Amino acid sequence: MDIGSRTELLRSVGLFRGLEREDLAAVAEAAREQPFSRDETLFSQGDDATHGFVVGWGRIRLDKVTPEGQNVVLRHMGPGDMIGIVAVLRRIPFPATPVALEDGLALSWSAGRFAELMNRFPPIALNAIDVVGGRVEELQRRLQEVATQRVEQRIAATLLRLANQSGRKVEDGIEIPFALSRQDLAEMTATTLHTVSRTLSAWDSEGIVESRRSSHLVIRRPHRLAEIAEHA
Amino acid sequence: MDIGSRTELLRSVGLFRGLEREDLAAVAEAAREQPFSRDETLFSQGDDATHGFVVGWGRIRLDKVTPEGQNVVLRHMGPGDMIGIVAVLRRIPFPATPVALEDGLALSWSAGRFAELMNRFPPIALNAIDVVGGRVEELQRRLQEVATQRVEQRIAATLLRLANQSGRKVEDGIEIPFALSRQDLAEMTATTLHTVSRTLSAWDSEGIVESRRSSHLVIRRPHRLAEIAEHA
DNA sequence: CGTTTCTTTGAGGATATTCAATTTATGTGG
DNA sequence: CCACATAAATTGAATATCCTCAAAGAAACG
Repeated sequence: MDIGSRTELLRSVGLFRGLEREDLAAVAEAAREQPFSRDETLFSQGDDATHGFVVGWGRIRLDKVTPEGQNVVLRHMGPGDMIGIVAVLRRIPFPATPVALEDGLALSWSAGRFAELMNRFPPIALNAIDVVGGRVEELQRRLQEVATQRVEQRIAATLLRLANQSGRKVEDGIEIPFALSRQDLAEMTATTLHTVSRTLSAWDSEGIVESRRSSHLVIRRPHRLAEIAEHA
Repeated sequence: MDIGSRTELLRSVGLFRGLEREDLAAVAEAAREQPFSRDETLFSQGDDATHGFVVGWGRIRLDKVTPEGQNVVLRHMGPGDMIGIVAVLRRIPFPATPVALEDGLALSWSAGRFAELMNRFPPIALNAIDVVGGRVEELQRRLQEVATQRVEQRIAATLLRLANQSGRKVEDGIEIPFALSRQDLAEMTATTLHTVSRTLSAWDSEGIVESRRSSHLVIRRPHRLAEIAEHA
């Protein structure tokens, strides 16, 4: 991948918004390419934060495991999202593990390189605050959700969120274009795979979603799902 | 309050770490003082973020209410904590409401003033990332907690956290030095005041805590509480 | 085509909520 | 300072929600 293509990629990355083309090129040049394949991890929770990443292509799931081994999915990420950069700046170990849901490519910068770039291009720091602020809001919303809503509502809200972030319109609804197991959904909604399975089975019967193991999940009646998410 | 005192105050504020004394004085001079009394709100969720704040003295509880009126306590704040600054920088309405738990004083800066200061003193932006990054971590931890632990464990963990943040050693344990109703604790731990009441009653009988309505809560056996939080 | 992984479904049970009533504190106006 | 009104806390009983345990079925994989 040449510098021109990298620069093009970085143009749509929130973290580098407001940088001139030539500045972006400098940032692009300082990057290292890191391809990844499905089920691979970019790094592991607890590792030293030596590098920060930005996703080029491919989807990634961010996992956080408890000392007892229970997993919670913190968020899903795709092209343009930054990964691990806050840990780099705070000089703390990575607090979570990014797992690739499909093959892809990330760009990375060493901690030192990153510091240089931020120093040279002040907008980066402001953009970083914006991005991290967005994550705070997202987490606050999820916390509120887990604290005040029932499982069915949370599953509905989660599916709608995934659809909003990554959904593709298909003939009979909105498709969530990556593998999504019952276990995954359970870890996103703070419940068990059993409850997710029961819920999706019911929704399948009612024609609200279509969810078989082989194919991607399709939301057939988003409006109904929104109703469930809101009132129950 | 004169500029000297304000400057002194700002010396211990994470957001302004690394600034020279004269820079701090400039920041202090640009601030407006905003006293507040118990139960007052600095602003309300949904308000336009015209000003950012830093707590001088006094404790504040940050609330977020759902459209249905259910409240979730996002965090407690005290001297040196910043409030609403991310919303100011992101140009979005305040996402939560800070309620004073006791009389106190905040310093505030207008959005425009803040932008100036960040421009003039680059360390502020980096510090902000650090602070906001810390909040992300805190929220991730709480999300994990709600997702994987039972109510009793969460209440125990919450009390220990409050003790760590604000606790005072007293003769027979650690005191949490502000009013803390069952309802408050319920909103912090994603449960109901009834369950909190039952739990504290039980702990009181076992001599783990001392919790009467008039006086502040005292943790008498922190170690036991830690056991409950960890294993249950 | 056997093995592994994921999913479904049932039955039983634990945890925590809801509903309801009472007790205890706090605050207020006489 | 007391009597009343208000707010907070306690506790019991009934119930809902969701989890755990268990087993079987279906799909993917080599």
